[in-house]
Amino acid sequence: MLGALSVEPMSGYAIRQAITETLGHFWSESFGQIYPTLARLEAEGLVRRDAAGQTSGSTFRLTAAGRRRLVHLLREPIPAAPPRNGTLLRLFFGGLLGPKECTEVVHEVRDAARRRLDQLTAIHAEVAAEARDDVGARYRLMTVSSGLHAARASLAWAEETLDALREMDAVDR
Amino acid sequence: MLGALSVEPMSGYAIRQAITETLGHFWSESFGQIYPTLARLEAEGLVRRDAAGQTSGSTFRLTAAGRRRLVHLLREPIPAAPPRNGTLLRLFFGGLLGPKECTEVVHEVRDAARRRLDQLTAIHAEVAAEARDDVGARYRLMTVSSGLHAARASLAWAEETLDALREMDAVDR
DNA sequence: CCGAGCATGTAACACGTTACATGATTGC
DNA sequence: GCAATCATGTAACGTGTTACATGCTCGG
Repeated sequence: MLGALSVEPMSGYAIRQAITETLGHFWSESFGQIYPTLARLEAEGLVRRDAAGQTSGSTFRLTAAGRRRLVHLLREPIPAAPPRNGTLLRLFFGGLLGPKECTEVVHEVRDAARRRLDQLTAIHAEVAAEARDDVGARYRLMTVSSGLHAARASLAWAEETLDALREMDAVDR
Repeated sequence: MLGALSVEPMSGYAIRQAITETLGHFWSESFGQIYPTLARLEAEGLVRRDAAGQTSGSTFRLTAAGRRRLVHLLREPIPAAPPRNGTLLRLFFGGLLGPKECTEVVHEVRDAARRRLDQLTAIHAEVAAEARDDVGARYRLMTVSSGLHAARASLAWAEETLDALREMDAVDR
């Protein structure tokens, strides 16, 4: 949230939008998280609320202390969440389902990877164009590239695995 | 947990071990989760507890209903956790840190990817050998392969990104 | 006998989501 | 005027982790 506000001042609602739209590939926050946090950040003096005169809603902007805090937070590692990949868990016990049903599972992975690849390829082109003038865009480009690498890996794995499943199915009968 | 018990009957402690050791690359469970769940599964008649005579601890085994339930659970998709990649988040706002500090961050990603690649390569060889006789091992191999693809992608991205950061650092000065 | 590992369990806590409630604004 | 969207907030709920408490067992 501090990061979002470092780009430009905005409402809590807009922060949520910015996060889902721009960071959606690797981060997420819900309203139930955003508003209480915003209140806390205000109390800590890290953001300031411009209570709008007549229009509804308020605009939050980063204070100097907020910016310092953001930089400080970016310096230290963010603890990784424990791994949880439902697809792999299902596949691990695939012997209980058989090749047919596993094929469906991997099929969905492949399709999702393809969609993601298309999306990210488009975004990559956009951000790459921005990156010529805007230094910040070069860093954003790295995160897009990470998604691209991951999507390509996912796609390659899915295709390899579908081949293996086809072979197992052929031997079965 | 039902999956672990489908391989062979074991204690709650051993379930935890099996999960961290064997599924560690894509799944995790803590004791605080395991024991209450085990009690619930017992109440639902999905597992049976062989209260050992003199030795401490008990052995849990899957009942017929438990096996049916496992197959049923494997059939339906496991909801994906919302994405949270701390490294990418930090890099996205990399402009606030500069190329030097970002290099450290990506460096760690690269090293972690290399270690993982080595680990998984060894495991892959092992499981591939088992897969000749054991059909179940073929499914397990797929999950290892997924990890390999992901690790290679992570490594390739890290190296590409380190190059980009080197260039940005060179231009900076 | 003692330390390491096996084994079970609970309580407190943190985190995050979903759903709900409420109202303003804007474009058609 | 009405629907969609902007906007803020809270309460309930579920989930999962950490830390703690407790005791057994086995090898050296």
